[in-house]
Amino acid sequence: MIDIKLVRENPNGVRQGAAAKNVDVDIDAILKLDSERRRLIGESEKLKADQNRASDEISKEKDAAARQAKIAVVKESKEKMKALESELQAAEAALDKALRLIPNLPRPDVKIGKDDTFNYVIRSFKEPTKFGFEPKDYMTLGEALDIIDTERAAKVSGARFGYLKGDGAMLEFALVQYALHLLAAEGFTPVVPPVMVGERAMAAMGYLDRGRDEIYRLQEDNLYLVGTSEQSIGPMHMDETFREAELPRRYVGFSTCFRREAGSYGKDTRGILRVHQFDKLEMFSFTVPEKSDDEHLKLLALEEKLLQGLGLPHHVLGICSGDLGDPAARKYDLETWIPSQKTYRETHSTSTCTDYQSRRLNIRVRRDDGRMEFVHTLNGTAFAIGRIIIAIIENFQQADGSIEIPAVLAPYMGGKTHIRPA
RNA sequence: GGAGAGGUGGCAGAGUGGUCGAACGCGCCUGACUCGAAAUCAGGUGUACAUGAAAGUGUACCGUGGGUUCGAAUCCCACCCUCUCCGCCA
Repeated sequence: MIDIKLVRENPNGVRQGAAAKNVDVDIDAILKLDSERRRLIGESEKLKADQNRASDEISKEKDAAARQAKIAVVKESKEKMKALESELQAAEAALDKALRLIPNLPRPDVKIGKDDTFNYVIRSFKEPTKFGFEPKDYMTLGEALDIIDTERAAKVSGARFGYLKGDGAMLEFALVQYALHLLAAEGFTPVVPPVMVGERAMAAMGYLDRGRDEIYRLQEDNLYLVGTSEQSIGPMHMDETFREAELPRRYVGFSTCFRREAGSYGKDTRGILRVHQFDKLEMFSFTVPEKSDDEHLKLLALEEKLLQGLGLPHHVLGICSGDLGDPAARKYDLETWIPSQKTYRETHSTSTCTDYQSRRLNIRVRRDDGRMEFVHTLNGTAFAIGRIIIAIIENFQQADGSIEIPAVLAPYMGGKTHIRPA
């Protein structure tokens, strides 16, 4: 959520920021709601102050008749109070609702653009993989090697599920080990978080206002399944205040992620590129406001380092304003080369959400000089494991149908250099 | 799932209808003493919102939400969470 004070002080800036993200907001209506709300606060607080004063006098009044008379007066003003309070409540609800629809504003350096066609390549790593033979797609290879099985998954769970088996499963945990060791050395605390979270957590992270359809909900228990561990790690410090020295706080979460993929019918239907359930390692940082831009570059650099360690060709994409989600103020994607599709596909994404999430999560920092501020939150993919396995299988396939295992993973694969048919 | 106990400021802990935003202690901050530190002494020390140029003033907050009352941390109801015991269980 955005700060109402910002809307008051810089209505044009907010209007322009929202427009850059293709979101129409009626700033004038919001300002009107705000001044109405403040008028009602003033009125009801003044009335309440009068009542408090009167009650005080009643307690000191010795004369019974005078006492009863005073009580009668207060009783009457309480009726007025009731009306005022329900008016105020309605005004606050209306303002809150309108405010929640304002997206986070893009940072000044974000390229203005209408949609994803305005995203731009910042830099590339390696050329697209070349083969001295006709390369196969990962499903053909995965099935031949018996490490991916979507047919049986369909029997058991339906479309968009998969089994990872044998060295496929081993590859997952090798990737986890590799990333966890690398990131622990960079100051990230590994976390295995809950994958079911409550309503307040999910709402505060900004996932219920828009894109609600993507989320699995357990109706019986009023819990939500996370679509990324960001939704579980962000709220970890809900209603807490950091000391300045405790920041930055960095976590790397490992969790299963659940996505309904509503509205993506027909997209990537085959295989495990787009599934309802996958495992992911996610970086998450809490920082003081003025350091969040540096932290964002750090998360991006770490994503590149992780991917370059595997030797996978990829490029870095700057995301334009119109392609940013509500909470993001800036975003970079990493897209990794997928030979069978002859294109780069998104494997990583890192965003800074500035204070958009922390305001609703109520996560603050007490600065050394005593000031209280909302922290900034940032997130970035370490590995979306399914997609990285796809990239490894396709880019490192050999003429004989075996897969070369990246050297950095070998120690976690029992020293194995290749995945071969059993 | 059954039975019981409990949730108060950074911590610990008192408070059972008005003088309570909340005692005492610890911690923390400032000052005095000291070459410096410790100890000691004095003073200070929550957050949010509204208003104001500011000083300040007002309102709210004792797990959450509702209720009773002129007045609620205190009484009533519902819910949430924690702890102990029993049952079930990886």
